[in-house]
Amino acid sequence: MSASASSETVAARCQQRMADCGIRPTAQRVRIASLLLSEPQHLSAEQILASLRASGARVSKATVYNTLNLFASHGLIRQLSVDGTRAWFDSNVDAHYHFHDLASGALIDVPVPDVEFSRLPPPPPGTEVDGIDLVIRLRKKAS
Amino acid sequence: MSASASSETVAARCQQRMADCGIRPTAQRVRIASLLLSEPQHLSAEQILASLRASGARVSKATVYNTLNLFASHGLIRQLSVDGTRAWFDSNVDAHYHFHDLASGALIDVPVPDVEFSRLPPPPPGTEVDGIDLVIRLRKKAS
DNA sequence: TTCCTTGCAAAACTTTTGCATTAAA
DNA sequence: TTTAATGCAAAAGTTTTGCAAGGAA
Repeated sequence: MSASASSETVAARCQQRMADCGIRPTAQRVRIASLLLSEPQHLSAEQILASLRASGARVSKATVYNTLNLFASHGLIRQLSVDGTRAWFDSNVDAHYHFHDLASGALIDVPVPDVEFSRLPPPPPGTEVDGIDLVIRLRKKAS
Repeated sequence: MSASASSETVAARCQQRMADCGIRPTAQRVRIASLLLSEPQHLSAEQILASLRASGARVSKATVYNTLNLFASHGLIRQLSVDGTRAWFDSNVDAHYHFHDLASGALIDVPVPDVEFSRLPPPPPGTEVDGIDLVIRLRKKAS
């Protein structure tokens, strides 16, 4: 029940997931994974770097970017392009969609069953659908 | 039927649309608008700058960016965040969606009637839907 | 004249890369 | 020991900004 026991569990799970992907579980990678994969969330590279350093970790910016790209290429995390200013890294790699609150910039997961398509266009000849990115932009209610 | 008559028509339409928005139609703005609004397309700032300079126009990079941001803020064009590496400016401001060909990077418009949602999640309390960004990623067909 | 726009260069920001050092197997 | 990962700094790419010069009303 203690925080350390809980984070040890998180770290252990992360190491297992890395091992399954053939990713060597170095100290920095485990810390980055433990931070990002502990719960469903969306973080930027800069947020991850700041958070790790605030908690006393010795990590470089290059390693954060290298690691996030490595994780994304192995399907451990998902990179999102929502606002164009920076990349967001999503710990939830299961298919899902997003609300994007324009006022706060917050991203909120939308589960697949909450969206249903009754019609979709056929992909152009020679191509097939790789995935669907759906972002529902939100503004403050006027009324 | 000549190219010059046609481009004069495009320029005139662009000036009219700018006037409707209260945007002063300077020479650079008309050229940028004529290039982008002549047909439905998706261009980057760099492509627009290169194209204008190739056709002999004297325009600076700052003016291209300033103008595109101005147009977007007045609803004359739409800014897209598809791949995170750069912004794409869409001459089509009517509601529509996109195919994104991962192999070529091409963006293809998908008309609204080609997509039908039979279920959508209710927006969180205090918010309302501002718009829906839908990108259907395409890969080369395996079979 | 007065205000707005432009161009240029520099700055700001995010992300990538080269290379020497360090850590892991 | 051998290979791969890290840190640092510099570079690269996109976009913004400060400011002097130019143009429109």
